[in-house]
Amino acid sequence: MNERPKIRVLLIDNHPLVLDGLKAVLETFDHIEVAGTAGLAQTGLDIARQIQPQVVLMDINMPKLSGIDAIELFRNELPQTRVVMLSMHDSREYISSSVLHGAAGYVLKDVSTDEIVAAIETVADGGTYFSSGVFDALMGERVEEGSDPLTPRERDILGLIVAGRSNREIAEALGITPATAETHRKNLKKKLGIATTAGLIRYALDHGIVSKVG
Amino acid sequence: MNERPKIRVLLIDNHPLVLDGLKAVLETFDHIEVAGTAGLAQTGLDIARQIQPQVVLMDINMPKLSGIDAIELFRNELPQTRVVMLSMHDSREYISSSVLHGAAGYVLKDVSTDEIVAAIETVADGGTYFSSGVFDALMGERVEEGSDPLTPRERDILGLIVAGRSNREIAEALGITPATAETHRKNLKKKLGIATTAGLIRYALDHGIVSKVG
DNA sequence: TCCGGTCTACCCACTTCTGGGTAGGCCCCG
DNA sequence: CGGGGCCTACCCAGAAGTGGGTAGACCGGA
Repeated sequence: MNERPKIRVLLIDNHPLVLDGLKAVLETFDHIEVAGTAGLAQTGLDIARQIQPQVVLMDINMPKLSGIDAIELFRNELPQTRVVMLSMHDSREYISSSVLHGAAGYVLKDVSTDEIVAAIETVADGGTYFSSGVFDALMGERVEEGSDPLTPRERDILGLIVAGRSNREIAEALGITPATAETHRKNLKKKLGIATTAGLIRYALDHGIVSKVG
Repeated sequence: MNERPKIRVLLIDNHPLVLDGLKAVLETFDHIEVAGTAGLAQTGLDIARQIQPQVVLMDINMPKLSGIDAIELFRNELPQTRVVMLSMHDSREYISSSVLHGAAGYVLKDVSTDEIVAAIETVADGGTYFSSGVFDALMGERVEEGSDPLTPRERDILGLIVAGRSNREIAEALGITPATAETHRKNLKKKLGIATTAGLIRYALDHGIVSKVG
């Protein structure tokens, strides 16, 4: 196990507990080095510039800059670094978004530590790693639709929907008419294939489009 | 630090990652012994009967038996054992529910490891420990209302609301009339002080009343 | 230049939710 | 046996969302 150099890993998660825990667990493995940790995607990016990790383990649901959006930033600035997403949920859109944005792996948080180590090893070797259920979700996704990410405006609307605002309130907040807010809402539903407002909210919360504390 | 015997701790969390991480972190402290871990409240209870831990660190958001409901079971069966709740969120109802059900502490997951250790030490000594923000929430709560937890039926309704069902669909699913479903929905809102359906959904997701994978 | 995507805006009919009520039956606890 | 909580059910009027359109303006890429 120790014939090769350590894999340098950067951990990004907005829960210090998860961060400390992951760090403690991963450091029990000889071939893995936790080179840094960060609580926000943005600070993670800053740290990554300095420490040049081989692998970034990043939570997908974070306030401010979401993990999904951060993937591209990492790939642009640190093309050598491979990003593995950590997520509580196996939702289809979420997974395919990660893949489309360039994640090298996607691991559910409820898997064993061994699997996370396996994911780190695999992507460090240039491969990709996806939790079991994740792969199925991806396949199912690919055949049915092209997984269209939302437009910026649609994210605005979605955020306000989650906040419990009505079309009228959304319109006021964004300086548009209620009719337009309604159109955006309709487009969101059609695009995501979600029929209900409840579904939209769950989508948004699951996908880190809005922070729950908002 | 080592003049006193180790504090025996049982960890309960449905995320193996958190479990392993917490265990690894806590075991770096000489005076704490992680005597067992469990992924479900029910199995945690079974294990606790055998190992008789002094302190139980339990996640509040778990499938099947929620952490909140489990507090009472612990207190009934293992009165010597003190329960500290771990939670992602500082919501008022959640916190006061924990306290009312007999939790000896309430720690937010986004605190430092040191604070968790402090919580364990404090409750092991017979005290109570609450994260900073938690105390404020409790005080604010106490003056305004008695923090009524939901009735079983209301949880049913809330689960279906989160699933995106309309009042009519909820009625069909539960074998009641739409009018009754509507009444429950109204009572939920009134009881929780939440005006919008979106708010109800966020409450449900935050409080583990429904599992997000449902 | 034309096409496609985005953002804006409106029309319509229909359904659903909202927020006030009231109320009866049931069961448990004091 | 009374009170209170829970579950059930209904009334009403107004507000809001739904789902189907159409359409103009802008902008960037082929």
